[in-house]
Amino acid sequence: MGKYDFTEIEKKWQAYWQENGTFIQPNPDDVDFADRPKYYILDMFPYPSGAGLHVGHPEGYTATDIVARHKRMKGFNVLHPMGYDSFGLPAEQYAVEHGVHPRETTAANIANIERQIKMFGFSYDWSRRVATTEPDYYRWTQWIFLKMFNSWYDPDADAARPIEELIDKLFSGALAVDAGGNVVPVAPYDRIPNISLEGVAYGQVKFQKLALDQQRRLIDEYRLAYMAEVPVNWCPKLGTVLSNEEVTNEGKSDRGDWPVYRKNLKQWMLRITSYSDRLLEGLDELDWPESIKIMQRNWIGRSEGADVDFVVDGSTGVSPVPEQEVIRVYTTRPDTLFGATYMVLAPEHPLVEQITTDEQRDAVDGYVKEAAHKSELERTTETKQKSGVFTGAYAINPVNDEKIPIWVADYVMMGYGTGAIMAVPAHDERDFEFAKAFSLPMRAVVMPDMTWIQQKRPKPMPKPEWDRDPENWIKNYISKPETYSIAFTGEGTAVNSDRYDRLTTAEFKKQVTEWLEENGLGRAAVNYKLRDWLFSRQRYWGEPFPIVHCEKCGTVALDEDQLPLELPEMDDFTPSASDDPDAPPAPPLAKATDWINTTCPSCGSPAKREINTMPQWAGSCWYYLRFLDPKNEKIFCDSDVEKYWMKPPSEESAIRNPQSAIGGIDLYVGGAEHAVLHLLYSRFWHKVLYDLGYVSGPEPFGKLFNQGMIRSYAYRDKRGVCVGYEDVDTSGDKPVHKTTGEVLSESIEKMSKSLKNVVNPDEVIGEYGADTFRLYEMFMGPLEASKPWNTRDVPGVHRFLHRVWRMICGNEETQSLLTDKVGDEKVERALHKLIKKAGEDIKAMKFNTAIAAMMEFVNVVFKAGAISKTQAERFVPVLAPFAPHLAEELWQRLGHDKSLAYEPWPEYNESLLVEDTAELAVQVNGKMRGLITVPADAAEDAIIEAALAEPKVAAAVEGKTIVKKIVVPGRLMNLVVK
RNA sequence: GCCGAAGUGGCGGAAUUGGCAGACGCGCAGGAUUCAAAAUCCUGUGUCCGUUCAGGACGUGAGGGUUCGAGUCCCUCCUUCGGCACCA
Repeated sequence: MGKYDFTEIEKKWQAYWQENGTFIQPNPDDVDFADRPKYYILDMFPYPSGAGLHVGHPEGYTATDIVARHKRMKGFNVLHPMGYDSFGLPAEQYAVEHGVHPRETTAANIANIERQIKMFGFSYDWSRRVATTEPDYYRWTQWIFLKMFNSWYDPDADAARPIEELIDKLFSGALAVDAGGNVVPVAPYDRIPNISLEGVAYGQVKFQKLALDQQRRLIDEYRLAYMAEVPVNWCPKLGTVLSNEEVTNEGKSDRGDWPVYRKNLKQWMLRITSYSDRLLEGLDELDWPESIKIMQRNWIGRSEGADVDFVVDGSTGVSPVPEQEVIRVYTTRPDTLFGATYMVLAPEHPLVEQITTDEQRDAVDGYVKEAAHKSELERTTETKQKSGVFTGAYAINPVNDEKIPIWVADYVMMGYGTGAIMAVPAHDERDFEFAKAFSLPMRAVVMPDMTWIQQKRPKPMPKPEWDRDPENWIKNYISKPETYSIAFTGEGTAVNSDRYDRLTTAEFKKQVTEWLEENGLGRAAVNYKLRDWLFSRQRYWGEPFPIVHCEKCGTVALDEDQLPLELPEMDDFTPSASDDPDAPPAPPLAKATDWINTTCPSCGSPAKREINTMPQWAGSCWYYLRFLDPKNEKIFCDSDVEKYWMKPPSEESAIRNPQSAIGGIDLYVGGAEHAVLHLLYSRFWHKVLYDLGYVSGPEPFGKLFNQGMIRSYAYRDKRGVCVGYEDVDTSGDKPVHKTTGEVLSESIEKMSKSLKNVVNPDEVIGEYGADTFRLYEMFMGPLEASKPWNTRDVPGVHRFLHRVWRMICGNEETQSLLTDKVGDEKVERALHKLIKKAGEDIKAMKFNTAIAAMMEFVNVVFKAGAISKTQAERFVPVLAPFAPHLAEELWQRLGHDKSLAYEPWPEYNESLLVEDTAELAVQVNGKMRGLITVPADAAEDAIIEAALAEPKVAAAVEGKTIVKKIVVPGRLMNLVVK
């Protein structure tokens, strides 16, 4: 019958699937669509890098392929697509260095990576393939951007609405504009103190009274996509802004090691912060790993507290420009207001300039300038030593009218809260350190519990004889918290707080917040760590913004019918480099003069195109929607098609199928490296589309699964130099260098070129075949766990596939075990057990134990020496999701002329799984003393009798009284004796 | 520092609700087949004590606890990995 020729078999069936379109899944509006339950299963699509696939990619892809194939056999319409996230810096960098257009590099990389993916025989519907760099695709990325540009976040509706609604409301007078100097409508989420002090009722201006360009600017500030001057990591030498991830700890660029500066630049922003609460609350409904949810919650970083206004001393507090007179701070601990002994402004705070006294001006200016040249990372890395400068100005603490000094220090960030804090050194670690460094006073206002005092109190106390009486500990803490080595940051009862003394922290917070509100000095406030999304890059290889800047009309959107706005043809992709940190940014697109100069879609006068491009995340924010309807030229995705694949189930069907109550993608698999950014950005875009009525559910990914990282062994010699596998001999006790014989150190590390521990899937497939590769990666361990690749283990699963082959087909030396006779009963029983176990394990994504179960079954067959045809015909479909090529071949050799991809998953009979006898472990005082075999339905007395008949059990019980008998049916029994 | 995950043979890893620790595979040892090797097949394989057959003790990162019974639950600690990091 021939041997298991995996190379031939895999080639044959991959060609078959392709020719027959086996895995093409029709949409509801297609003629050959069959109405069945749906299952949308998605992989995080890859970036087509020049290095191709590494072994981590096929891990997730194999897992989803197993589930997809299983679901097809269970009668689902399965949507299982694949595509490419192909915009990005490496292709552009390559273009700069080699003069090859990024489009060509990308096309070549896609071709290579697709060849690799296809080697594995995944059951993707390739007719739905997309790449984010195709104009047909990014046309719709631009289209969604325009939707954001043309929307605002309506706090009343708590949803994104068309910008026309805001304009209507302004013109109708439902909303107005305050006279703070800025164009700010009456909206709850501003930080400008428009009700800050009594007697300052700023008159509101009717929108119509504003000048035309003021009206326009006001509207622009409320769009979901807006331009703002924000601090960025600016690298003049690279000519681009960098994300924090692209900046090293030394404040240099990751690429090229050039200096990076903090700089305010006008950039595109997306108003993701408006969705903070919804992004947070939505998490509760999702079937995601709890750890990922926690990471997103931390990233959003919601905290509750109060905004409190401090008046700058010497100012009246009444002014037409109030923010110059009042410092608003955010605190989560308004209960510590009486402990505020100084204030701190961030160096970038607009008030610094205003309040600094002449004596302090030089020092403050110098400090602010220095801080500007530090990167965010630098500032946060230097945690050891606090720095700061006194402004010379004072503020009045609203609760006790105390005059406290105002400092500038870079431990306060402009980006969080209000960029200003009240410092309570006794109860905040950072303030404590700062106060110690600059000898600022402290006041204890929260009384810690006695355990804390006992453990942390200074030893010896200022007067050693005090230490005898704990009363003195308390007195000492209340009067001298600075004698402690750390701050007490927990909750407790109030002291030194006037009328609030003895209140608990929680009660104090409540009461003081109410008091602040009544007196117009502050109010309850919520804060988030989440920032609006910096959405522009100074690069070529990204989606161009469909935006034109017109001198008359300002920022103007292209009409939808002008999309896609394609990238201009260029030869030189180098951004203008400079050594001068103040040189203005000049992105590559600045050189495409023909392309830049255009006419304004609104007024027709000459205008210029936006020359920034979108960041790499843009295309991946919505690709799962394009897969639904990839060829649609009218809309990004037909609404009926979207409903079929994504709509949350009705309540009734949610009960039947609780796994996807929230709707969206039924299973999304990928690495945990996207735990926050990609998954948060996508959820944000999806919610915008949901608000605007383009998608039917609030969340894109109903169920998420994170695969663990595959790492591998790395070898280093004594000097710490990495040694590649071809030079390592691992056959002995310790790994040694093949040529020098030197003993090498072994560690498990992330695969990387520099560690010389990268495993190439092409080689493994060449030697053992795709089915073996798939099986090995699934057999390594739990999908979610990180685990080391060990090529030495691969032959194990390969051997198993050979055994399966011999079992059904035999080979030159051995007969097949296939028989015409009625199947062996033990084999039959084992088969039913396998069908049950494999089905359950696939559902639970426990593929390693499913494979172990198949191995056990095959071992049973070999022991029995025979398998009937009907048994083989039920085993092969179980194998099929895991090793589809081999399974198809065996299926054909069993006499079938069609692919088994849509054969029903075999049934099992529960009654066959129940044994009539049970083997029970017998314990005496919890120690194993023997095994007995009893009828499955044996009574307790009979079991105990049988147990006592066991010599070893009898010996252990000998001469003692049985005080307790425990029988766990089908498992064990325990005799407690004395 | 904070948050999260995880520590089980020589290795990767199994182990419903607490119920026979080490399934399955690798490696290793012995044997069969072979002129020989590869491949394949069979047997054994947690550690220690015990002369064989027995048999016994110990054993899931460390220490304590709950329980008839703990890899699994609780407390304290250690180590590794992942994320965040002056977030007021």
